[in-house]
Amino acid sequence: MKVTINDVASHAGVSIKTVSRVMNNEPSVRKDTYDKVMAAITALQYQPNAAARNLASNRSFSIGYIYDNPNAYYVIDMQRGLLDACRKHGYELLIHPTNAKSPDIVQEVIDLVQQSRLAGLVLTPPFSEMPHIAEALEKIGVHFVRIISGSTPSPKLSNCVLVDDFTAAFKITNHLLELGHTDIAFLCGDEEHSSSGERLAGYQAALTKRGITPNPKFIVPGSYSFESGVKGAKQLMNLSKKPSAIFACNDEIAAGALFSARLMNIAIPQQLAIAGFENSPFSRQTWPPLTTAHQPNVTIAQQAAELLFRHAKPNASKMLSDKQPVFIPELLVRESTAVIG
Amino acid sequence: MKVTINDVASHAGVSIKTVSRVMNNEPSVRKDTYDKVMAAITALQYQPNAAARNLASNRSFSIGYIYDNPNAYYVIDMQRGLLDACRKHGYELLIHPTNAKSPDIVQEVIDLVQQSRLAGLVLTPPFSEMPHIAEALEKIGVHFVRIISGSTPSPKLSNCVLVDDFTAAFKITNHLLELGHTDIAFLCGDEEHSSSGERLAGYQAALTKRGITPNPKFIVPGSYSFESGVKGAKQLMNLSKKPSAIFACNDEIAAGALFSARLMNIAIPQQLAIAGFENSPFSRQTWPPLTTAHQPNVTIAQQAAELLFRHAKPNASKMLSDKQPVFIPELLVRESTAVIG
DNA sequence: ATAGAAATGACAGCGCTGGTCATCTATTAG
DNA sequence: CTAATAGATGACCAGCGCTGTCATTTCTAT
Repeated sequence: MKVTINDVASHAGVSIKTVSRVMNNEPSVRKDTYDKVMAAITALQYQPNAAARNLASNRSFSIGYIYDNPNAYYVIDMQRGLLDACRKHGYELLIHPTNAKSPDIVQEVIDLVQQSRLAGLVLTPPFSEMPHIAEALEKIGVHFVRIISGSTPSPKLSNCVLVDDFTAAFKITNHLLELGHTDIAFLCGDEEHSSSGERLAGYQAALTKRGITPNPKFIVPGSYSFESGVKGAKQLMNLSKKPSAIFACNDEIAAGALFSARLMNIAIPQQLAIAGFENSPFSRQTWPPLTTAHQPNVTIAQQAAELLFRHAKPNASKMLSDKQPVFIPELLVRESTAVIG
Repeated sequence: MKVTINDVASHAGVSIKTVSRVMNNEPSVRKDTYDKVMAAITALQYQPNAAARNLASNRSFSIGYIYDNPNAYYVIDMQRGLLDACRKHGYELLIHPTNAKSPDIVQEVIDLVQQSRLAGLVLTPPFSEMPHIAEALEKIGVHFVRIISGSTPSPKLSNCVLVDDFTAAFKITNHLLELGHTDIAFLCGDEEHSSSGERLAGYQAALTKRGITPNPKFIVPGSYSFESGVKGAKQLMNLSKKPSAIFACNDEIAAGALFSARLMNIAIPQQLAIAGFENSPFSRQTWPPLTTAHQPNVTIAQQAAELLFRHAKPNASKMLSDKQPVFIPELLVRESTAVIG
């Protein structure tokens, strides 16, 4: 029924201490001893008692994922990736959706870490971009990895996984330019999310490179929501000089813009091209389907967790392969964008 | 830094065992002793060490949520509700997305329970409807709660939270009938999900009650996916006798049907009414927004977890209020359905 | 005053790790 | 081929922070 480390030890013909050494990847275990122990572990289907390990070693085998993101698809993908990595390394994942704007969010995060005695934490926007969160976590000495918008690895960002929104936004804008559009508008996401700023910068850079000065009236502030897209598109299409294309900061905004266009009887893509960002499932389910940029969120999450484990594991290979992953979302052309008509 | 039960004991002037009694809601603690201990706990901000508790008591303070559902919104809502209840009761939630069709799914579930030493499990469709899963869980003596489709509580379903899909589907169909539709088609979800069957039954019952014999050609098998809706609607609109309304088994299918109608230049709701089910966020983001039925998933999940804790907690009030919750999704009328034109 | 119940405490031990040595086994230099 | 050295392993113990068991104390009702 219940297999303990003692059973493994006697089955393998070694001491319980040696089994412990194997379990914890300690050095000074000969190859064949290691194999013997592993065989016994497999044969008996030994599963170490996490509670006992935690208690004795005063470390823990669970990491936390803190998020506040209205995008369910994004969250689910992140969870998937984190879980994959956790299973591989024998860790557990504790999810913690919460409100980033809560006044005592820092305390809440600290409580979570201490209450659950987490080995580490993974942060996505907006948490990954809140300096006081990072400071607090550093102060209590907890490992954490941030997934943030950025293109250039640097030592300061050693615990970050970068997503190059700038370059991806540049590519999308370029795609619109190549279709012949010159009056391209941009619907921003939340200002707090640096991804919005990065995407805007990529958009502006692409225009500038083409010798087009970005028109301030074409840049509409907003948030990462359907409603924001509805409002933004309406505002744009009421301008005396209307854009011929809209680049929305994410698919949800783009879907809102599409909705708005429908209300105003504007044909997509004939009268107006619309592009999104993220490749969330419903970008395929709008009519017409959205041109967008695909972010490999599951893989991003996996890498983030791997990075965390590298930092957090005592006996693992610390130094090597500590290169920072940078992901560039890929352009995905669908029917919502077309040659200017 | 680290407050242990010893600190609380000496601060309160009682033995460590008494503190333990208070922590575990054991009887035989006098009121004033209890208060003293509670005061000490608060003063010192004591947080019990879960690992030590697990180890000593051989029980655990985490429950698992096993799911295989492509609907991210549903999953996120369920997680929310479960987490709410977990926080309230001091439990942790381990999520476990997996593939319900995997051949050794039963073993996988058992492994999960034993590996993580779970106190209990929450199952949603399709897992909640797989008899061999329930059997296996009963055999290893683990508590679990199922969220299933149904309308009548019964002792056999004592560990279930019921969602009355039948009645909700009846209401939606009735809504279409009241708008004057008589040729109403039904797009099914996956056969494995009993919700699909229940909704179909509700649809048929409503028709029958109105004296309409359900037309077999109007009942299209399918699955809970956008693509299925696309295909189903296409098939229906190619019939010589077309329906004037489509009731899709969920919003995603309905969105697919909408998409299909758009492709065929069919105006919604003027030429064809479409209704969905679930009230997922994108049912508001289609054009036109979908008439649907709202399922209070967060609350459902909370209730499920509460039910689980009632069963799993040793010293809690076991018998009382063991009534089974039944939820009836509410009709939500939006622009995708209208009087027959 | 005394039985009986209720409240409390003393103590062992959950399964594992970390530390300290002592012992044993390979490898290498001489 | 042996001695010296480093590496591998085991024996042993304490203890992580808590709970279960059972003995003891304190209360309550007669």
